[in-house]
Amino acid sequence: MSETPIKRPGGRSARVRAAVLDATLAELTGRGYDGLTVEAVAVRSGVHKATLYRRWGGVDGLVADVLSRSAGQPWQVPDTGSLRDDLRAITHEVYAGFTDPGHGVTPRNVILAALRSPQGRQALTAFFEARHGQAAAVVTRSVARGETPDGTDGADVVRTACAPLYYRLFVTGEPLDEPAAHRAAEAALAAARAGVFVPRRPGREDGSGDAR
Amino acid sequence: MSETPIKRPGGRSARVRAAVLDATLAELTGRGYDGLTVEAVAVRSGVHKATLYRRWGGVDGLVADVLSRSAGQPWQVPDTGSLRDDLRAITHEVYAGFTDPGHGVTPRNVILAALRSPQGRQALTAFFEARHGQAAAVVTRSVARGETPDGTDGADVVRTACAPLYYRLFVTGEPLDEPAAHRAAEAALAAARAGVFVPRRPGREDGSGDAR
DNA sequence: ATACTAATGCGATTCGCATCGCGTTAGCGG
DNA sequence: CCGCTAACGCGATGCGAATCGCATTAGTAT
Repeated sequence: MSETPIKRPGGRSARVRAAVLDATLAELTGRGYDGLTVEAVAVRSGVHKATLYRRWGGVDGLVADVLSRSAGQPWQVPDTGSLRDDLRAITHEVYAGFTDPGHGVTPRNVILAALRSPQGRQALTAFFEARHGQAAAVVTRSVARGETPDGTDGADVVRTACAPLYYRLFVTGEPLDEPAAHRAAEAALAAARAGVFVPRRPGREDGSGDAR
Repeated sequence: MSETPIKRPGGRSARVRAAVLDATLAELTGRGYDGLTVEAVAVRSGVHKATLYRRWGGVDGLVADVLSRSAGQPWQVPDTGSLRDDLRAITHEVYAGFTDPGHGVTPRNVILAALRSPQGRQALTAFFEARHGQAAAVVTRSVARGETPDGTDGADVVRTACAPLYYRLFVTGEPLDEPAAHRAAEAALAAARAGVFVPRRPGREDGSGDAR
């Protein structure tokens, strides 16, 4: 979609792309998301400026393509045997990915850069759609085990678990720590058990009754 | 903080600020968050370009100050008598604020513009801190009514209710509709009832037990 | 009222990113 | 092995944002 159809994928174009995207990531790591410049990427990658503008259109396209490449690489969905631990593993992974010094500030800067343009946000949408789709499996398995109400929307459970983390990280700017990540997983779990994510079911749709 | 200390608030500076911030909002409404330009704001507001650079430093400062002004204006926290309806009112208000044609795309563009710079995000943090602090009152009242476990962290309940909306709107780019907003409120409610937001309490911290 | 000075108005200049036309290289088909 | 052309390299140019020094206006104090 954001990918220009390459008619000669034979070696060079692929090499150029890899070099450029790696350089983009490196720049994003070093100078941050607002210091990202086409010229800097050109210098670092050894690819000429004009080529970058031709193939990617500008900084936005570079960031979007970085995300596309990330979305392509598959991802290991946790499978611990219980929904609670699966959700905790997911939120912990998100937490670690954005706070561990190992990864550095790179993932954060990639997202921040993507948020700056419609093109980047479109790539973000695709990225999260892929992730949510895969992660929903933890709910599917939980339903199969009888842990969770039938018909629970798996993607929605995952969304609810992850949303507070991204909300803190990218919207409110509040600090994100491990307890907060755990609480988010617990909240999604409690809501899933209560049947909040079962569509159409009148269920506990109403009533001020005690759910505890 | 982002506010240059004005030593002569007597009329003119205030008028200039109002005109500039209004013009910024108008530009944000019209050309969108990435078309926002200091020059355009200068022309529209009738204030000279150099003044804008001097007092606000650039586009980032303008957006930040718009948010500061918004954060200043107080806000009516719902008080329906039940936590469920209060939370629903809050999420519905967020939903409506970003999707109603009445408000237009302005609020969305303000947030998007603020996300683009550290300065803007700092203003966002302050904005949400104020909002969350006020909104936490709905939980305080609910605890007083005995509806919700003692010691529940009100701000965290509100965060959990709002997070999925902002997550969809600004991170994943998924569509936001009324059912989704209601589900977010229900999820936060279920989690609050389950005692997820009570710190320190061992409570239901463990166990695969039934919470329904 | 009248100095005083903070705040703004004004235009020129600088600076850096984006874009263009043309020459060169390298992957592809025969 | 040899043409063919897509893809890239290269430098020049255009364009708009950001910044500067100085002139002018308008609050403020006395």
